[in-house]
Amino acid sequence: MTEIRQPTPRRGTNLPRMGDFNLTVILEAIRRSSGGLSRVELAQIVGLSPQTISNISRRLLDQQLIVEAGKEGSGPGKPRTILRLNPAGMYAVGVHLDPAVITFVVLDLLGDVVKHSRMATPGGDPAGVITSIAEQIQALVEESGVDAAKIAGLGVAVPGPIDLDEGSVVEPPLLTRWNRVRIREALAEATGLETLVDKDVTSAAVAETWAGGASGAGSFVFMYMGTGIGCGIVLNDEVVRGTSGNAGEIGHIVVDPEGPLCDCGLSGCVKSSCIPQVLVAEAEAAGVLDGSRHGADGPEVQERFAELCDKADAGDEQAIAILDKSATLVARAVSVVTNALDVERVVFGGPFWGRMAPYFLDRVPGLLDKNNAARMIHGLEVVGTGVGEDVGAIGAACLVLEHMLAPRAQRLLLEG
Amino acid sequence: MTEIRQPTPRRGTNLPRMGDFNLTVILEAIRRSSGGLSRVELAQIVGLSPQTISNISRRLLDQQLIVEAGKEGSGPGKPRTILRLNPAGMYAVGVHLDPAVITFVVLDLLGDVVKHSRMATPGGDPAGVITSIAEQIQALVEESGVDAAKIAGLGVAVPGPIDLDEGSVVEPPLLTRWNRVRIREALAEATGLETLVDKDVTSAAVAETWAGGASGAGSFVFMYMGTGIGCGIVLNDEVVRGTSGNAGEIGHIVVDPEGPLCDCGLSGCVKSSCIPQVLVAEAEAAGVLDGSRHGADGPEVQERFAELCDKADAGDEQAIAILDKSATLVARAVSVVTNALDVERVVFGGPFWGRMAPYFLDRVPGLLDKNNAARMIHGLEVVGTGVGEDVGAIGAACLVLEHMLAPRAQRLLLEG
DNA sequence: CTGCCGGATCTCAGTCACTGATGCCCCTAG
DNA sequence: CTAGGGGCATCAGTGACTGAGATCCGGCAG
Repeated sequence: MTEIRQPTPRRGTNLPRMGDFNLTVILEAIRRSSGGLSRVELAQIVGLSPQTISNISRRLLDQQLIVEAGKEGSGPGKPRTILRLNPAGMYAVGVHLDPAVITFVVLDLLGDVVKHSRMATPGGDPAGVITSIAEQIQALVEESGVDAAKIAGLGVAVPGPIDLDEGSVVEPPLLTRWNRVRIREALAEATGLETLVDKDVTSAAVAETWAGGASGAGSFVFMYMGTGIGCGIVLNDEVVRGTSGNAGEIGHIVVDPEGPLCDCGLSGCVKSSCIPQVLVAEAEAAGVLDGSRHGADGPEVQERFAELCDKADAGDEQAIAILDKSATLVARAVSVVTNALDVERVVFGGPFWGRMAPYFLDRVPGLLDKNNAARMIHGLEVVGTGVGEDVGAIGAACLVLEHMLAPRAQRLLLEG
Repeated sequence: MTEIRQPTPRRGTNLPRMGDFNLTVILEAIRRSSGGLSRVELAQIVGLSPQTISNISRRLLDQQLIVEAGKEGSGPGKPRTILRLNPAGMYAVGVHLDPAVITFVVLDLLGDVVKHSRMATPGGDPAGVITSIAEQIQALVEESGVDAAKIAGLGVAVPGPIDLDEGSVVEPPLLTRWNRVRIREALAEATGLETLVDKDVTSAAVAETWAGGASGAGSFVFMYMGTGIGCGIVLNDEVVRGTSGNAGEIGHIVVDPEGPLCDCGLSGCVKSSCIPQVLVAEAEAAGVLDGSRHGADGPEVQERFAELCDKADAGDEQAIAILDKSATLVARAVSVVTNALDVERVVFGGPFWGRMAPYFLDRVPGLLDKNNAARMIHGLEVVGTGVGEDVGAIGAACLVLEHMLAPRAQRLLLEG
């Protein structure tokens, strides 16, 4: 029920805040190291004195967030004690409420999936669906066998415009019955867990920072390839949510001046020319896919898109052309964002990413580099996420971990 | 000579950092209040105890950054002592190196211009120009009569791609001889002042946060209408510089699918369809302006653009149509940025802004609202900057003030 | 004119996180 | 087996924030 958003008159900080912040800094350093870190190494990395590191390590050990994992001795002297994250130190539950499917995960402190499940999104009354979700969470937690007391909270990733104050979605195109339903409150009550709601693309970006390894550090844009295309933005290791939590809307960037007319009045927006549904329709129009079976609901599109990719993989030139073109168009949209924000990396992911990856990774890097306004100063890395298809739900769970354990500047400031 | 950029492995914080940070927080609160603040009010706003406020106030008074300015007694009890910024407590020098003109300002702590001057940008050797700039700064400071010891530093705003490490511009389209000239080092040595270099659009955004009053708070995009169009980005009171300081490049956002072909290969980019030079050319083509006098250098374009606006002001329908259309196109570009970042405000400014303001303010707000993805959650304020035409140079000076006195999260972290 | 009262600010310890110096512990090398 | 070196803990010490109480200042009633 805690608020994600940031208050504007900037507030001061004090001693306890500082201590908590340093704790998260150290935890983050350990988390981002591949094989654990010794106290001396930590002192060097975070710039605090060895004594402080020792004290904070003790607190972390007491809280069971880290464990001492063996020693590493090279040369003379006492070998270093390696500190590692304790996977079982904390868990979080994530739910991705997508128009087509609801995904559930239980994540451990490392960001690894302990247990996951899915269900088709019921079309019925939201209140009923919320009850089902709560039951499903209950069941999942029990099956996973994790200590319920160690579950820090529940994260919920939802599409489209959200209202952070209400913890609700606002007029989502494909979840019309959910308009302004107070999901956060309802699920907090139904599950008894502290609950956070955020956009799916933002959640995906948070997943990358938490569970994505090296590609989740620094400043990057996460391109979420789902039913729609959106992006999550991370600058200097902190996710950008925007004033109301709605950052990342890029559906109306024009990428194809000769493209189809969009409902916004312009031609060739991302939304009208590169989302999977449009690609499938193009393929049908071109005769690559059988056009007789229609149906624009989520799973249907995913299935047909997979068919399109199968054909392309098998060498069908028209299919390849469609995917190549979409890569070109998406690259243009990405360029707009990367040039505006000057990030160092673009991470692709989302449910449709897996199949399109080879086509995109072949073309996008070159196109981005060509359009990179800071080309002479630094390159632009392009990678696919290591988090996988469930990045929405995993990100939802990571919202909780991020909120509790990430060294956000916000954590230092006194609250209102 | 200090580095603006942020190191990536996040570092811890300690006691002295905390004290300095709180000092800047209090200074910022006083700065943002209209008529000064008492100690009790400060305690409420920043969340620190009255005692801490007292201690920090004393430090600020010792440093002469603030002054006690009268008392405010209403009702019984000891009247509150009002604390106000001391304009003479600190000064900064700003230089805007534009392809057409170099602008100089001396700013006081309030962000008010103490003295300013200009010169046409000499075409010669950069080394010689740097000497002239240093002389000009010297002269300006002497004429202004401010205490040289109170000058905190020199800010330099430059166009186009920059290299923050070098403190140089990289292949700027209109300052070709300045490619990779180490401006920061050269000017620091020539003037003896601590020097910061940043992009002009970023500087303009910083000017807005420092000298722009209420419209410089929170999250906003500063649209800089100059020879080119770029934007400065401020999120939660902190300016976004990007990985290499090159954030804000929006020249290749497609805003007019039927527009002219751009060198990037697409049609109707911002750069090819709404910059003043293009509008002037359009006006010439349409016969609104006399097309015989050509010349694409800076002052020439500004003059011809002023003519175009004169005609529009006088009721020339073709001229009005050209300006209206450009407002529509720019609004589309702004929408792309505001939707991606979910800011609460758009601030327009820059050398060309004054003349176009009425046409833009008439159309842009409506268009932005229509395209606002978060329309149902919050509105989008559109304002013209209060900083004026010299926003580039003023922003350059504000870079120094911001670097020394703004409560940036970065200030808390230990350095490498 | 004087005393009372309320509110703002200051004084004085007290607490707590980080730091520096010192010493113990553990391992490798000779 | 011993010397030596590096890792880590212990013990004061510093300094920023906090809480309680004292002090100061002006208005108001008598």
